[in-house]
Amino acid sequence: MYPSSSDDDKPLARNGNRTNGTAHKKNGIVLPETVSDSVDRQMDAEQMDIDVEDIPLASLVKDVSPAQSRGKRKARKPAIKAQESDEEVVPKGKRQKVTTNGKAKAVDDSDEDDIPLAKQRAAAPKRVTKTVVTTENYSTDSDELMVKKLTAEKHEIEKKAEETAKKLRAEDAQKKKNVAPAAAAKRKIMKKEPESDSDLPIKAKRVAKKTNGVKKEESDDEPLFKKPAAKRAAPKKTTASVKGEEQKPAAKTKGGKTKEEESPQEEEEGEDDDEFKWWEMEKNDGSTKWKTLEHNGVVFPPPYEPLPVNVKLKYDGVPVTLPLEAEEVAGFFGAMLHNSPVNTENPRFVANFFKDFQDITRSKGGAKNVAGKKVDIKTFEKCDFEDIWNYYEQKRIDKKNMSQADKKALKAERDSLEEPYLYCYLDGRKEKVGNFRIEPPGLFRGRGEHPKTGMFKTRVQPEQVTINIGKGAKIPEPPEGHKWAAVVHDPTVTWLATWKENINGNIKYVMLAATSSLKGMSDFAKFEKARELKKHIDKIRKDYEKELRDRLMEVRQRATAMYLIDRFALRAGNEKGEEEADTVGCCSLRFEHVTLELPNKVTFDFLGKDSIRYVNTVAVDAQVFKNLKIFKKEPKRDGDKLFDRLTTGDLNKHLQSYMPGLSAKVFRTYNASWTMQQELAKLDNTGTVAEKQVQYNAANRAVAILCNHQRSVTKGHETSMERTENRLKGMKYQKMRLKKMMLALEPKLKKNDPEFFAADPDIDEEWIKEHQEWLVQQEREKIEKKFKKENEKLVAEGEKELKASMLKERLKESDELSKKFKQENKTGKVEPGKGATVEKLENNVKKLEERIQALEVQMRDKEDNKTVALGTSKLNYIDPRLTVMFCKKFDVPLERVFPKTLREKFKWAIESADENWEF
DNA sequence: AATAGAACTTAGGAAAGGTGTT
DNA sequence: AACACCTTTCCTAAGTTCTATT
Repeated sequence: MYPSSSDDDKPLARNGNRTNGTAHKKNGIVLPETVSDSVDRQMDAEQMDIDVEDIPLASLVKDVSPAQSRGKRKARKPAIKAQESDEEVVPKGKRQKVTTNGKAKAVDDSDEDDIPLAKQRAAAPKRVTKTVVTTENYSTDSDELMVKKLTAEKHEIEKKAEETAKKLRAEDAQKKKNVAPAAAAKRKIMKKEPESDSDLPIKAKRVAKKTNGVKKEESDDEPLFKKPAAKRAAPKKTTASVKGEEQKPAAKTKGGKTKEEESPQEEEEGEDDDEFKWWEMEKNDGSTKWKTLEHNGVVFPPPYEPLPVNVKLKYDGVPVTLPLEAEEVAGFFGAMLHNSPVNTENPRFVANFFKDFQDITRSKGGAKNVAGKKVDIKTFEKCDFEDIWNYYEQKRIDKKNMSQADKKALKAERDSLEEPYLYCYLDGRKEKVGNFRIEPPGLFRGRGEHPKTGMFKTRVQPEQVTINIGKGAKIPEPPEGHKWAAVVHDPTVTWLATWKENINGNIKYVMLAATSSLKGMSDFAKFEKARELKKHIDKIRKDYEKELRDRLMEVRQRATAMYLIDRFALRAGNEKGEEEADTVGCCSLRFEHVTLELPNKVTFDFLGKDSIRYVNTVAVDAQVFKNLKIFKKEPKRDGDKLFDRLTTGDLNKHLQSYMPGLSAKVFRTYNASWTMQQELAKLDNTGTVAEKQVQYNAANRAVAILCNHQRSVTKGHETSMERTENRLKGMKYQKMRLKKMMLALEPKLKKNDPEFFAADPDIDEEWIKEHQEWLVQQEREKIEKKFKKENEKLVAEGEKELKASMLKERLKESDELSKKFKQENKTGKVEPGKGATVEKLENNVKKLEERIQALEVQMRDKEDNKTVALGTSKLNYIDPRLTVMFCKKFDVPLERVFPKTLREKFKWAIESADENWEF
């Protein structure tokens, strides 16, 4: 935007983009170009050679302590150091900031930062992986319960249903075929693609691009498509295609026609008719993503619905009327008031919201009281959103309480409205569109300490939306009275529509769904690339081991970063701007994020993507330890970059030299899938399906931990845990009673095996008493309920109710129980039931024992899993063919581990991997 | 060479949906 | 039939990477 040399603090970028004077170099202290021998030796001296063997990939040593007492995370970006004295140094606390409207103002950011930071520290420890050295795997999983519940019987039913459905579909398809053989024909054509237009896309691109990002619809200079495409009749379907599936626009039949050869034998049956098995075809070179593209555009959110006149914001106790635009913004805040404390209680969120709210209120005419007099809204503290909150909360409740039928009707209405947008036709194939809904306005929910969190995310107008569509295809109608920003025909990209969001200026896209062939292909390519890395990894590792000792600082830093990325699955770590949350990855690690402890322990503690904290203590290679020490040496301090001579670009460029397409993120995919394979390889085909599923999840968890995929503890976790704990104790209590019964029958048993009859330390007397009372109470309730039911029945049959005295009589039974317990407590003996034998009792004890153990494992598992998110790795990192392999090899139904959407997304994997597949 | 832009993948939380229980 | 609890899907923010521009 501006010359990189003299961009000190003054340039006030015309575009209103970030203008911070520090935008150029933020490395802070930069280490010398080479590592001198003396430095090397010095480090060696301080650190007598320790030889640490390779540590396992998914390092087992994990965080020891949160290390949160450490220095201020704040110092960040001391960027402008006194050293560069020729530069007009901006006083630290008073730097230029520019608001989105381009108005610059001095901001005292030391103040601004300090307050929230204190808070942050208090809030941060949320979800820290607390781990100790751990090598074991857990043998069970929280899913167990769920699993058990899915009885085999039910499964049968499910399966049958699915089969029938499939058959029906197939039949349906068959019919369709007969009616419209064109579809089938066209499908075949896809097989091979015109060779000769490989040069086309590039040209197309050039034409299409230019004019910074928004490509204008080319008039008729240079047709993008050489041939027929342009001529196709505009598809009629758009409005007509209410029952979507069937009608294929006539257009696409022509799409690739020209070739009439068919290979009839590849007609697949049994499968869904329209299956496009791209994974069985030759690879496309990827330079162009489609030849023809038809779709119906996007769905805009409904217009704002004003609040009822009696629902108002109160300012200083007085209800005020706001301009509609401002009311909407107030409504966003009010609606989340008690719902989303992470936001509404975050000072930064509040401040940003309030600023935008004030601005819009003022610019739209200001707030007025009932008398119509202007009210100046000055402070947030005087704003009372309760009424607004109540209004929206009530709405939510009402919605929830709607009758089943009404809910259904509502959904049907919505569905039919959206139906035209669900699918598009790409190269004539029907493909699912992903996010066709334009993002609604709201308050920006930036995560962590995002500087802009809480700002007003404005409504997107059609005038901001650019449509990408095949040339000749019918252009979707913009909403009445509006027009599109532009309509382009760019076959080199996959998006159907795009717009720019107002908060960060980020570009948003409407793209195809994960189940689409486009996404599937690139997903497939991603995993293939990771597998390709296998062939190079040895060399790469050998090289960086060597380069860890390189004299050139850049090389040494690069090697060290590669080590970290390879071993600990760190992200690349691009530079981030002043206006984004302060999070880091490998290359952007700073001084304060890494602490060293002799002989070779390294503790990472930083906020990564999504401001998720990464805490991990690991043992590293001696040379790595030494290097980190060098990178942290002397003038460096908090806020300085560790890898001051390395950028993600440098790193990726280097990686490219090993293998085309290799970049830092590939290591994450590679390591995740590799780890999964290793974990699965440990399993043998024993146990029930449920047990195997649990093992699978344990393997999955190992990967999730490697990747630091966390989740917040769910609301109910604590109570649910306590409840289970209680249940467990109850079982232990019953076990104890059983044992006492045994003794009652055969007192001398105790001598033979005193341990067996020893008291259980987990349940103390007090608890037992409480529990007994609870049991008695349960008994009472049961009796009462039964009584009530009987009465109801009697009344219904026109007979007389039972007397209350009858109930009393029955309740005596519970009194008996109470008495019995008391007796037991006193004597320490438990009367066995009739017919009990020592053997039977012992057997019961054993059974209970098993149940107890299962529950305990399950609990431990749940506890350990409470902060680990398995889904992310399953969805993005673990090659799905590993899962398919696992299921086939161990006879685990795939549905057990892949929910429907994953089965759809990974169809390519499901159909291409067998029980012997290897990553 | 640096930086901005563009396009796409990855991510956690919220909402929705399903299921067993009462 | 309402609930509580858990899983799945939706939403959109937040990364990475590659390309275009200055």
